[in-house]
Amino acid sequence: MDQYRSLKDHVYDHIAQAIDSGRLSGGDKLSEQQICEVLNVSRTPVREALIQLASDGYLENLPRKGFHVKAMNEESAREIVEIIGPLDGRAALLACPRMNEDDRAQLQFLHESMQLAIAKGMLKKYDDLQHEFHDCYVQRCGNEKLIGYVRQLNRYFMKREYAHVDHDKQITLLQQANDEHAEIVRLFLAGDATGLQRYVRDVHWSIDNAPFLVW
Amino acid sequence: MDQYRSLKDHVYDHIAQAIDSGRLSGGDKLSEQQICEVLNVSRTPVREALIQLASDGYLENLPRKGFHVKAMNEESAREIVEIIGPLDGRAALLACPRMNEDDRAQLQFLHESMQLAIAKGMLKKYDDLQHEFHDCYVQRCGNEKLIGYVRQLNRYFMKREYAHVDHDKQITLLQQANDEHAEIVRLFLAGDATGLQRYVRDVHWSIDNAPFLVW
DNA sequence: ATACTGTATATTGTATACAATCAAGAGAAA
DNA sequence: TTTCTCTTGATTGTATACAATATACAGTAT
Repeated sequence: MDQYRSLKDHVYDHIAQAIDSGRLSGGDKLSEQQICEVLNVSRTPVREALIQLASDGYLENLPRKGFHVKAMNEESAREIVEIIGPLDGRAALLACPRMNEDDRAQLQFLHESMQLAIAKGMLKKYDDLQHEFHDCYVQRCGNEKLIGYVRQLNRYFMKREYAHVDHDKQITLLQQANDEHAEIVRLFLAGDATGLQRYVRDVHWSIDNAPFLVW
Repeated sequence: MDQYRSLKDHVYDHIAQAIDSGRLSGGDKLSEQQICEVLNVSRTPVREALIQLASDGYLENLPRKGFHVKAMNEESAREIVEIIGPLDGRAALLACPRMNEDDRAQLQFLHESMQLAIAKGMLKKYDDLQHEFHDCYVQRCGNEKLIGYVRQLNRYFMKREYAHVDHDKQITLLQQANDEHAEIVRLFLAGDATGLQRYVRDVHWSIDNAPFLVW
């Protein structure tokens, strides 16, 4: 019944979306005043939103120098890859016994859609589908905190650049990734929760062999 | 060089410490005005600190009803246990090749100190040492984001209650836990990073058999 | 031209003021 | 007594005002 959303929350959503959509990119400085003018609010809710965004990993706050969009670099990419495997694997383990028939059908559909996207060379489309694929089981893991962690870590993969990488090489990598998705689907259908956890954690998100990490 | 700390940061530390030390406990409401009076600052930095504390998992914010200390309950305890194993295990894996002789000696010392604490029935002391033990390798994992996650999750274990649980039973559980610590030390000394990860994740933080979870 | 210095402007951090909502209690009706 | 409504005070959410610091730039010296 309480549909109330504060101005702070509106500002938060506005900035978060601007970052997720790529309209703001790493290193960009956020002008408090400019946000005030665009959204027609005072600095108080704007600053409160910025502080929360910084705490949530969207921004970094240099004292007396303002807020900047957190930049993706070699190191933070490594940190994320080192963490996401265990978490995504655990999410799969927990989700496995909680999936219903529709969920499994959705997984299969997304896998085949990704195959189609690869065949057509639609890289961006593939990425979107991949996120849906992972979200599909993460959302079913029954652990809100885990969902939040995985979501936060995955944000970084939504802003990948393709331009500087050879197209054919990309296709090969995506095909390999989608072959792994096939195995993940198989394990979900078989209901093999522990095998699933191990595969997602140690193979799909392998630290050593991380085809996803092409920046 | 830039030692500047804003009032917001001071307020943050003050409240965080009050919660960590147990002076504030789950469900307690925080009065903005009272904090202002105690710390002699205006509401602006206080509110900014509260928002950040909420974003960091210390507090929850009911719209128009203020900030409350997040209460530990059955569900959030389960959520934490489901997450901490994979993360602590990964931290151990990453830390293993980065440990030096002093670190390993420190681990052994802490393990033996815990054994002493058990023998003397010093439960609180044991808990403190246990945190030092885990911190000892987590701090060496070389992944700031992971360190932050594990630290946040571990906070919840610092506020355990012992009163309502049989003392002998407690001792038995702690002895079992410390036997596991012995194995962890052994694996660190052997430099078996992958075995370490598996043991910490699947045995020490086992979901099914979680002796730590006595609230 | 380059480096330095001082001043003007812009931005951040904090305090205060105002508006909207909530909580508690007094008094009236059942 | 219980329940309802109304009012009053307290609390939260937002706007504005002020203070401290940082940035940009003009002018000067080297």
